[in-house]
Amino acid sequence: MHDSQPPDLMTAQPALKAIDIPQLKTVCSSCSLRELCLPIGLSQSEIEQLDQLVYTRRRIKRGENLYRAGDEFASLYAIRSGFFKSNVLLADGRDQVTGFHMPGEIMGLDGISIDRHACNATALEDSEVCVIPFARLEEASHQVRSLQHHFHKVMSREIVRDQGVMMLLGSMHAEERLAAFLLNLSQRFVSRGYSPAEFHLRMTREEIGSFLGLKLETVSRIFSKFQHEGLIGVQQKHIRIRRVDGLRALLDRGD
Amino acid sequence: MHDSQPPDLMTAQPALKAIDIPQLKTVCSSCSLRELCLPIGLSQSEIEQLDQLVYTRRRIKRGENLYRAGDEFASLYAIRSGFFKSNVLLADGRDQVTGFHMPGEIMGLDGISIDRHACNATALEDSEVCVIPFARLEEASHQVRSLQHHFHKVMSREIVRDQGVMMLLGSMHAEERLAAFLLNLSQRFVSRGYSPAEFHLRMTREEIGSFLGLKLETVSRIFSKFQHEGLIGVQQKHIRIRRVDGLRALLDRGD
DNA sequence: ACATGGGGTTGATCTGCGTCAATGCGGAAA
DNA sequence: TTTCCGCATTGACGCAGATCAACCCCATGT
Repeated sequence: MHDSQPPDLMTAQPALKAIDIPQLKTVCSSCSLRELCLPIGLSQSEIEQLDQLVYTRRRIKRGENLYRAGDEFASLYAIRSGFFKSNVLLADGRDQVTGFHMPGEIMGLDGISIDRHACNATALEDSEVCVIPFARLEEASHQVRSLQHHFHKVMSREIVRDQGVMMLLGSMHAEERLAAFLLNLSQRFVSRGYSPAEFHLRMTREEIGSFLGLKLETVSRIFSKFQHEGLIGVQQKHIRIRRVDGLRALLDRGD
Repeated sequence: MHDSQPPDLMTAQPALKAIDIPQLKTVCSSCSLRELCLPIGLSQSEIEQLDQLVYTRRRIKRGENLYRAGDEFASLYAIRSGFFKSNVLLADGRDQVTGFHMPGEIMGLDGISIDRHACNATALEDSEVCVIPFARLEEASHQVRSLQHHFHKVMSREIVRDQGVMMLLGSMHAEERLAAFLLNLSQRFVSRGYSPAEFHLRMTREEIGSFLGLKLETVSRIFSKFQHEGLIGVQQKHIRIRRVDGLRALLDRGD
């Protein structure tokens, strides 16, 4: 009915707490995502400072919300596994998707502004996040200059990313938007060690459309068109990119 | 005729430079914009810390760039007077406007990400900015916790603002976009002490259109339509909002 | 195996906005 | 003042993408 908090693994099982094997702890220093996530660019000892503050994880089931618009803001979240969308409920009841997020990415930055989240974060598949209490992060970045600097970069990167989406929505045609979307996904999968050419979409056509400012029928039609042209292979949510250059060519020739 | 900036008392008169009366220096603590700008929410003594680092101003003539995409990033800029647009040059030569900026707002946050600016900042009228060397800002916010926290809020606010634009571009029709645009401008003018109902647009129809993902003819037509409906008065760049509620009503009823 | 339902595809038609083109206006310079 | 030029307005027409509608596919539960 409501999104009940799954019991926290670290703190809910006192039986485990004596064992404390390093690899099993939620620590950044041993996390395979450390090159993508908050720790990027930090030294080993600095990452160990992060370990101090990222002490909780949270599991979110597919369809449930990590947070909702209006919720009090207390923490940032680093995605450890799974897939999320950011979305807001519009006046007319539709929900507008404002972003998709994958492992290693930080969610919740919008909440800092007024201490309340500005959008929902909904899991598109069963997911797990690292909870980063924001007050502690500020404390830590007060101690560690490079962490402060890096955190600024993370926020700035988010601003640049959003401006990229604004450009996409403001100046591109449907086909270009979808090409840009696929290339962007591909690139993000690559830097996570997955295939650049083959992946599963975690979101529906409607969610893609909402994000790109298109209707689901248009998204579907363009997928089919790309397929006929040999640019991609589509089978439901499974995508195979056949000609990256073909997709990129769509972007270069303005309109 | 046009909104001429009152000549700046502080820096324009070299005869004064030896005197160095505190009130005449470029200091945040005596700046009329301090309630809108970086100093917001800081105590008097904390603001005085800011005075240390904001020691330069820069004048930008109408049409000139404060910075360009690709320029090395070194400083943030607080607008002291004037009006700017952010814009990027697209592959096809058009330039896409990604934002408009007025006094008290901070520009350049996009540059932190990769130490280069991601867009141009072009003055739409003769303008003046306070230069905030970023390294010094980080240094200062390392010292002053509340400054650090506030700076995070400034960045987060920018993220929220961008997401608002994404929603506008992703889900609104032309009339709704323009209504939202006018209401947004009006609100920002109000908080700067100007009339909410009457203002001069500093940008052309084409720039508005670029920002809103519309063509200039569409912008023009909708201005005319709004005028016929009695919602606003338009005379070239002069706008008078006659029925705020009428404009707001356009937004509430989804589509 | 079968039924069910949510997502996806595809076609026909409609329309909001883009495009192209002509005209008007007002501020800057001579 | 007159000329000029960039910007704005307005109209006629076309098209990309929305809308409406039918059908299909596949995953899920019984």
